[in-house]
Amino acid sequence: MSEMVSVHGWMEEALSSQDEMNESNQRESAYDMLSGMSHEEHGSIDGEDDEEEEEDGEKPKKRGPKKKKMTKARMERFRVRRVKANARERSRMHGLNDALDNLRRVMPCYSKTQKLSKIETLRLARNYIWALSEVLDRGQTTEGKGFLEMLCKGLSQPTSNLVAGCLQLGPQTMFFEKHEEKSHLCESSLPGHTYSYQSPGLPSPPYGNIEAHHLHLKPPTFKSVVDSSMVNHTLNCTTPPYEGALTPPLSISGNFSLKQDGSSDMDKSYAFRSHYQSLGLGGSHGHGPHFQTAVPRYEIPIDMPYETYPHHAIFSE
DNA sequence: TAGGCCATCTGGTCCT
DNA sequence: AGGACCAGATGGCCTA
Repeated sequence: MSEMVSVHGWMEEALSSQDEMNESNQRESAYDMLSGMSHEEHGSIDGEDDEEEEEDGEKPKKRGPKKKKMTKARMERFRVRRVKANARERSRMHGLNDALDNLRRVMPCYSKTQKLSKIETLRLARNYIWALSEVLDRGQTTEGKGFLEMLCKGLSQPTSNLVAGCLQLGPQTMFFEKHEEKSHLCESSLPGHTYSYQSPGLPSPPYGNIEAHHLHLKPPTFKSVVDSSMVNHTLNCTTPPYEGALTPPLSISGNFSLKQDGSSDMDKSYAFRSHYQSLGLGGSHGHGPHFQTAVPRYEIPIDMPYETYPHHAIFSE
């Protein structure tokens, strides 16, 4: 990073000196930019035209708009503009990454040491919304493989294992159809459990397995709002909870709100269910308020290839 | 060493 | 003119 920042003086260096060629790569970009200029522009630079004046009496040899000569002053302005644009772009991307980080923190699993990639974060987020919508609309349980399969739809194998591990479903619910090829099964290592889940989707990036103590389980993330001590006691989560502003994880029709009084139903047997209920979202079995989403429902066959998802139809309408 | 992921630079396009 | 946004290019880092 610092090296890249130091490159911000690329043009200055490119224009003033040509030593320190160990940074030739970044430096090249400056020269590339110069090389991208018109011949006229290069010509004026080589000519050491110090004047702001853009007309020196030469007759244009071609038709069309005449290109301004690249005087030193123009070069300087160009450089300043480019440096500022780079800084803005960096800042913009940092903001984007911050937002992505916030998204990671409200995902069903969160690990500071085993961050989901950008693309996996977005996929999981989409699946998460989808799965929660199913819970609300159809009373589908958050327990069991159905919910997990929705979450893991199209995710890479390691990410699927990460999610499966985070859900802490018992092995009896985690071993899916026996006909699934063992060769495609991958294991995540949580103490006391070995989870295996075959993701139906994409190739597996080299994430590797994860340690349970590296995980920040999603349910504690929200429990921590109410009772963090219980979280540490019951789930032994060592990763500090998300301290930023909590965004209601689901607001499909805009009529959901986070409970303000901190009341909770922490005696529920399943963290996810209590998560919903503590948010006033109702449980998975029809308890609590019933919400009617304004989102049109689209069936997505569980075996539908990820690539063929009706992406625009699912959540964007 | 190849592949995945990422940060950054860059130029183009659109908008104000 | 300048900023926001975008996509392509590039190089670094990491892991299998």
